[in-house]
Amino acid sequence: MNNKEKIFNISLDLFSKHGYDGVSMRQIAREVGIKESSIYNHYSSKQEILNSILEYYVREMVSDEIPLPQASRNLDKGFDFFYRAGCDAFLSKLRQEKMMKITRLLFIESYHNDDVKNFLKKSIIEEPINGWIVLFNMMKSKNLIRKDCDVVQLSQSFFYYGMFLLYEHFIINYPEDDEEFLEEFMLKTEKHAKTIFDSVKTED
Amino acid sequence: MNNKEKIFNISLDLFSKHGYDGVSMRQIAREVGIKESSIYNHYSSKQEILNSILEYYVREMVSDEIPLPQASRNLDKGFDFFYRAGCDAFLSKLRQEKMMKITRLLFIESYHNDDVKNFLKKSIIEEPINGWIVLFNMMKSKNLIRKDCDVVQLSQSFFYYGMFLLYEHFIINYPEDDEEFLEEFMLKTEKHAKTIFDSVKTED
DNA sequence: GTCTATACCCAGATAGAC
DNA sequence: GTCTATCTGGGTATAGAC
Repeated sequence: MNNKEKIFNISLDLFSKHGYDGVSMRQIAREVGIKESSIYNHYSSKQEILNSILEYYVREMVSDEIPLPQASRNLDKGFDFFYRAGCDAFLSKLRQEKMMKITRLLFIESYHNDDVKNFLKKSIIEEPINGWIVLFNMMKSKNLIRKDCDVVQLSQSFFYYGMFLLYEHFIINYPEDDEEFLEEFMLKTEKHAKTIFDSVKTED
Repeated sequence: MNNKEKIFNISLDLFSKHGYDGVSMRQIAREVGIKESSIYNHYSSKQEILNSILEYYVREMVSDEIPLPQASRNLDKGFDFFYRAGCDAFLSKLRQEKMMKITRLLFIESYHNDDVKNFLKKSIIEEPINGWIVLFNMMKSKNLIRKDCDVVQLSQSFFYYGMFLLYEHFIINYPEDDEEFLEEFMLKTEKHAKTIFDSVKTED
């Protein structure tokens, strides 16, 4: 691992622990084992280190989406199968150590960094919500859920629960075991999804 | 308004906008219209200003709970009435400008201030969740919901949705109109509550 | 209770030798 | 690419005059 990578990894580690403002260039330099001034050969500023971290997250997240036709086929195999497949795809991204650290960083920095805030808003909230709206509409057309139910509210009701579990883990319960959380996350959101699904499913 | 109150209010205003670390004693002094050193006649440190803000929040929040017998009577008048009464009690506390500002501050500071974190965990999450568990059990004994449903999961499924709405408003969508949000909050959580309720209610 | 003055520390960043 | 040395500016807090 060269020094640029070291700076990246150590910065990420410290930022995710203490927040961006809570970490100094001196601290980063000390842990990397070089002088502060040497950092500036690799990154032009502290902000640029953060930017490169966010870019990394975006790059990793765009991959691995489940395509819609696949989702449709999964749905035909039953709700349980469908849900687990979707959840697995999501968790496989999140499960990587760097991604967990960056996710915490997103929650920490979103209140005063507009780039982070907008990223969280669009890519972590709005886009998935829209994805779920599509999926609930699909369930409607397959006659799995009632025609009169509100898919937008349903998507939010489902999705926001999971979002707060993430916030709770990454902020309120930090630092607790990540792996254990991910197990629990899967179980809890599945139960929650069933609760939501039960309230609108058609009689069979 | 004396200078001590001015320091309190201006600190709260700035902290809730920029976070604790994002505000300096110089800034506070400037806005109050005195010198930094004069602040120390009223508060022994910056941290003590924050503490006094948190104490204020706790003092305001302990009042105004709906007592259990009242909740039980409300429930007999139908789910809608019951839910609105509870929601009104909660929103009447939150509606005050200072309380809104402190709520944002709680979300901002919880990641690196253990006092804030523990307060959020116990008083804002655990205690309300336990309250809802009691209420769902009450619904069970009144035969409004099925005997076999999981009241703990139900309470979480209901409550965490609202919590994320708060996070979304105070952090992600900040600064947007508070009054408008509170209206929307009431409508959305009511719809959500009905979704949850519908999935477990007894046939009538 | 407020002021001026200042102590002291730590931040991000740059210049220039090697 | 890394170093030493340094600049500049900001932070919290205190001493002592009025």
